[in-house]
Order: sequence, then structure tokens, then C-alpha cells
Amino acid sequence: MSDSRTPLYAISVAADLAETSIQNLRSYERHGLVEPGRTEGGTRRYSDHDVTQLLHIRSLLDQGLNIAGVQRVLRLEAEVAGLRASLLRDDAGPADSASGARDSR
DNA sequence: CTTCTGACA
DNA sequence: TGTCAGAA
Repeated sequence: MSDSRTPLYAISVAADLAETSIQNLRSYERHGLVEPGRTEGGTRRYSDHDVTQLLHIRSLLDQGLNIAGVQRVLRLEAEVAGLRASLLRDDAGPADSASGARDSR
């Protein structure tokens, strides 16, 4: 499977893809909006999924949301993604439907 | 490339 | 508060 979470781009490339500055990307990482992988040298490595998330973050920020709001949306989207995954996981029907949203931090 | 500090709207 | 800019 092509993992969309495989580290591909450096921070400069991710900044160009996300149409933002390197400093901003580091700010987002500091606020926990994104968690890019780290290479041996300690350089960040942004994956395709991270870039998509970055574009989403910029969209949310442009819409008037702040870092806290963006983090909230990101968390909710991650939660809905997990819920959707467990929903259409198998047609047999999830025996324990309770295993969806357990800890919402 | 990384981190920190400072300044601006 | 978020973004930009420079320095080590």
C-alpha cells in the first residue's frame, strides 16, 4: 500500500507545497498541529499526509480560526476518520461498536 | 538544516 | 495571536 504517511519532503519543500514559510511550519509543529518524522540528522521529513494536513491548517487559519481551533478541527477529523474506518471495516458488523471513540484526550 | 529571541499587525 | 526576520 502506498503509505501516505511515508516521509518524503524536507521542510523547505513542504513549505513550498503548503504555500507557507518554514518558520510557520515549525510553529505549527510547536503547537502540535502536525508531527512530521525526523531523520537521523534531526531534520524534519514531511509526508504526503502531512502536506495535505498543512494545506488544511492554512485553510482553517485563513478562515479565521486560531491555532487552538485548528488543533480542535484536526483532532475531530482524525476521530471521524477513525470512526469511518471502523464503520466500513467489515460488513459482518462490528461486534463491539463501543470500540470507537475511547480516549478523546 | 536547527533552535531561540525579537518585533509587528 | 500569528507571522516574519535575524542570529547562533
